[in-house]
Amino acid sequence: MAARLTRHGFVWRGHQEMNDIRYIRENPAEFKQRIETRNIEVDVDGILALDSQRRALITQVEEIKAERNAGSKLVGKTKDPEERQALIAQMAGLGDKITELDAQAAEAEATLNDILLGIPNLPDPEVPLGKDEAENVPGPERGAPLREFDFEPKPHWDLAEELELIDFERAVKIAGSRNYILRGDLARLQRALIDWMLDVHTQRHGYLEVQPPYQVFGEVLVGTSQLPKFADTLFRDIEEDKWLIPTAEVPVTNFYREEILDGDVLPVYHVAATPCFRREKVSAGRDVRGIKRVFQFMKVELVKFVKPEDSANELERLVEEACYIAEELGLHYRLLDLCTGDLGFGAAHTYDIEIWAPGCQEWLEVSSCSNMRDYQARRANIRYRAENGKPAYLHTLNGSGLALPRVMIAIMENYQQEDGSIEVPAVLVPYMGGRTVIGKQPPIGPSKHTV
RNA sequence: GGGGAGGUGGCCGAGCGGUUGAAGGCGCUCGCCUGCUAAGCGAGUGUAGUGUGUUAAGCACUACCGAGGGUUCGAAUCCCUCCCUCUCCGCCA
Repeated sequence: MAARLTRHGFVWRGHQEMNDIRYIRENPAEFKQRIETRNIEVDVDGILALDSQRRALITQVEEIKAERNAGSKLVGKTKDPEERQALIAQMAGLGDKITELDAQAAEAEATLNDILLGIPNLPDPEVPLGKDEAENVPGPERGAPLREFDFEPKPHWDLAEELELIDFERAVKIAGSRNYILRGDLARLQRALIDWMLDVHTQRHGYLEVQPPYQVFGEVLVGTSQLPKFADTLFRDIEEDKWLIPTAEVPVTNFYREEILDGDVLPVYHVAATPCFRREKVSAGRDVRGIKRVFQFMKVELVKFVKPEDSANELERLVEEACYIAEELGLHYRLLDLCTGDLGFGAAHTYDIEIWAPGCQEWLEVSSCSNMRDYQARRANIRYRAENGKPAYLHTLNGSGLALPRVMIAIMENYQQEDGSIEVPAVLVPYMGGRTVIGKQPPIGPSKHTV
């Protein structure tokens, strides 16, 4: 790939790799400039100093090891007992020195590693520059036209309460705030949505459906970069190193960690519907009403493993695959090209999909589609056999397709009718057993057994 | 959770303190040969790090035989801890 000048004013060499110490070592100024478009400070000089210290230690200890190996080998060949003893004595002192230098090298390595793990991915050159979400770049509005209401559209929490579709009180009673119980036809609507989305992505978009574990080792979260930095947003086991997944991206992306895949299996597409567990500590107090921001929700997630040269195109396709869902549901939505300052930690380029919700009067983020380039692949050590026969990091991408609660919010608010009921979007009718309207649910449950 | 067996290269499978990065076989790659997709012959065939080299090829060294510690001049080989797989028992959806 040819080098080119980017809008950021530095040369882009194709797939240079993030958190690759070699890249930092060889292009320190460029690295600093690129990473700081995220509106963060990185101590590049400190990193370089640590790196050269580490390498000096390695060189030093390896020389001694070579000496010892040669000497020990000689011991085995030496027949004369006296000569033998002399050699052993000669080698005996080296062990301590090696142990000491090894420890120092390991220490330097670990320190460097911690620093590198704490540095986010480099934004792609085409990502708009900006300091925070206010500078994200919205694309044209798409999908169904904005609906004109001849009555005042209600927010979903009012609709849900009136139709008894969500029981917030009892959910809070058993699980605390930011929990909810879906009831009756709304629970079924979620199930229908999941079914339909999975069908679309497997049948129309060529994904393989998977069901991953919902609890994983810490190192898995390091791989996708939720750890070490965002531990406080995750639920975890108090005795073991097991964490509940905040998104299916975590287990699914890590499927092939520590592996070298055959080049010809790529691209690999996986889709998974899973619950997502998030502590949402950072946003305490925000979005407290309704089911927009909750501790647990279902999400259909798309994950791709691709060759580096394909990831930019694959991101565009991924976005369209996610948009297709909003499109078919007849919703009004827009794309947001996230600016450098608002990019997620591991992402090089991200498009958000936002659906308009007329009840709460806001754009709801229902999907975040990201190209992680080789950032996660590097952290999780996911490689493929490149054309030249050598192992190379592949690129990973992920995006929601889509997140369930917010899609349900959008459906409830957009499909509400003046009598208070909710119309079922046409594509979901077959998945709802032919039902076209959602009305009031029984307050406790059906009063009679119907068998 | 308790008892027994075991975890070696892409796969199978030796090795059980020294010249083994690892026999042998299979697979794969390249070459030769054979008048056809079979057989045979020869060579090659892990990953990472450090140094050197033009951020190349190559070369040298270091590390890796489930993971992490230990013993030793020297460990795939001995010791300890943990993990995983198989299996018998218990428990359970």
